[in-house]
Amino acid sequence: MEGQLPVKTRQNDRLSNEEKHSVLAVERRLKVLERVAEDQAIEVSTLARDFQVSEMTIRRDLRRLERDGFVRRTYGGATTHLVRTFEVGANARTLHHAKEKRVIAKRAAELTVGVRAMFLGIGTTVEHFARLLPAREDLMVITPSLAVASLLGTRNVRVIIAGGLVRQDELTCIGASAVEAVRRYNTDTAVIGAAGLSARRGVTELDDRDADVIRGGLERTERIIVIADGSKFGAVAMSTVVPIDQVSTVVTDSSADAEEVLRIQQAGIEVVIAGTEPSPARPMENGTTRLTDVRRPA
Amino acid sequence: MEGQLPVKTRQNDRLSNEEKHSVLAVERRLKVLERVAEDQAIEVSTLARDFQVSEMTIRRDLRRLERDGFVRRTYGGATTHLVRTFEVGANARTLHHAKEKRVIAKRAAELTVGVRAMFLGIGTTVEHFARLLPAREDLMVITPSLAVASLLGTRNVRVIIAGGLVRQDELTCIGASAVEAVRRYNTDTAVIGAAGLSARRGVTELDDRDADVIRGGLERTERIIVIADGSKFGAVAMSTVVPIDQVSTVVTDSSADAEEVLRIQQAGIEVVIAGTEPSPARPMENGTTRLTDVRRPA
DNA sequence: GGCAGAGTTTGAACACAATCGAACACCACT
DNA sequence: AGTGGTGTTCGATTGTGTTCAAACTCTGCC
Repeated sequence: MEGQLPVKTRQNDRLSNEEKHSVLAVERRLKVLERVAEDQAIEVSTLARDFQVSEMTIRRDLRRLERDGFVRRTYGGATTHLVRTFEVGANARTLHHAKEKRVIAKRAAELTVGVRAMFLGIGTTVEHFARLLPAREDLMVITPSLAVASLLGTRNVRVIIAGGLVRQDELTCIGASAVEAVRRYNTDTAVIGAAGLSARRGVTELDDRDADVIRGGLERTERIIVIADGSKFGAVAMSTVVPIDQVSTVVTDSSADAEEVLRIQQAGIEVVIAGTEPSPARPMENGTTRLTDVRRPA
Repeated sequence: MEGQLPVKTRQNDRLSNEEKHSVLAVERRLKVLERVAEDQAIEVSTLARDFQVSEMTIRRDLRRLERDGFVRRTYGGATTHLVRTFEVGANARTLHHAKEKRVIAKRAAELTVGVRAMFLGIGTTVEHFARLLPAREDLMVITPSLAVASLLGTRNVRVIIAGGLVRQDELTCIGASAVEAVRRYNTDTAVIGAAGLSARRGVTELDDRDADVIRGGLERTERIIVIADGSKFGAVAMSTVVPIDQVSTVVTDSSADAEEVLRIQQAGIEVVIAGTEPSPARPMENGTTRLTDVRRPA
């Protein structure tokens, strides 16, 4: 589906530019999102004309973007609550593995109903989580991520942003004052992403300054939920945020490496494979998360 | 970019060039609400004429808005108890006077070349300024605005965001910790916007919590530059940020009320009228036009 | 003050246009 | 054969304009 990487096919680039838009579907969706974010509201007919595709195609694009939480569909067009300032780069990354991340985020959201005070980490997976978080007046969120804060700030959620130096590419708060800020709050649950997740090295991040802040946010929380797609399993990044045994629950998808999952479970950590559990609506064959389900068909 | 909406009027645009309206029903309803909020009371016939739709459509719009509790219906029109600031969101306002704001922001950017440490306020005008600010490694910016921080954070600028509670509509940091954070830094120049700007009441903001933070940011700065389009001149919002005599320079456009400009100048404040041409509509007082001549690096 | 009539506003009902999603067929590429 | 993307057709849904009778406001008159 939309899981593909930004494809590198170059054959259409020569006619790029403002005039002719790329024929690549992924790129068009990105540009559609860009347009919606720019204008805040735009018509299907306009997009169809500008991108030289049928309106049905635009509708399908918008449907996907809406499903992933990027835009809101309106009759005849679409709007978005996204802050305009988040540039395409961030969006492109967010669309990466969007399907898996959305599934994971949704499952994690189910695990946090009723939580009143929450720490949210950084990264696109957490952003997906923030998008799916139902707006609740009585929910309080503390985060070092500008993206997460923006996403939740436009909804009916009380958001506290850490403050401090803003890291350039990721737009996260780092530095001593950020660490100090996140340590001030007591939270029921922390939901964090991870660059790497392994039984040996625990939750790891690429940037040690980010790791410092996240570690601070975990200091006074009761429960740590790690959300990470399967590609993170077994990976180890430079900075350890927390060892695995401090984690309460890991939510991932079925692409996670089964052996690593097993090791984590043997450490006493609950591992939830999103997508395998039947949704309450349709009764599939019962059965809890089973390790055998994890294995990918060879 | 944000200069204009994609207008798609079926019939030819005989519409006012001032306000272009989207065809999207949702957008129109939003703008209707905005209009009602602006002028506390408005007639159905006026709205129908301005939006180029039948009165029946306006009635249906108002009926919906009333059902949702936004407006009260009156015979022949509608009223609202909503205060004007609240809110219709930054979304609708961003495009407002975009052209003027860009011109102002550009001129203000010229005034800040060489500045090393800067405090940036909130609002769409400041966001425009941030967009035009040339990326410099040695520039440090502190701001309570998530939008400004996002804009600059993706560029090569060191950004510090205030931190604290995030205000819902504007995405600005407010509260004690935000005030405390911005007060920690010494800056060469502060560039702030204003909801109102007058010789009598100085720089005023709509939200007192925002005003508190901005005031904190101005505490340790050497120079205060206020950027505000002409519509803000003579206006007074609820909370005073600083009295006029603490302001160093005001940058505005030619639509600013000449008398108010004169009064501000008489208080000893430099007023810069962005845009190369002096106001053709009315010959101003002799002393005022000279100030438009600000040295530009040639 | 009360009242009648003129002019305006309103909402229901109907007709028309735009938009929507589902289903199917076609194409390109594996 | 399979997969994903796209365009087209078509019935259903939604939005809009018009008509018209009822309701309302205003004003002049008693």
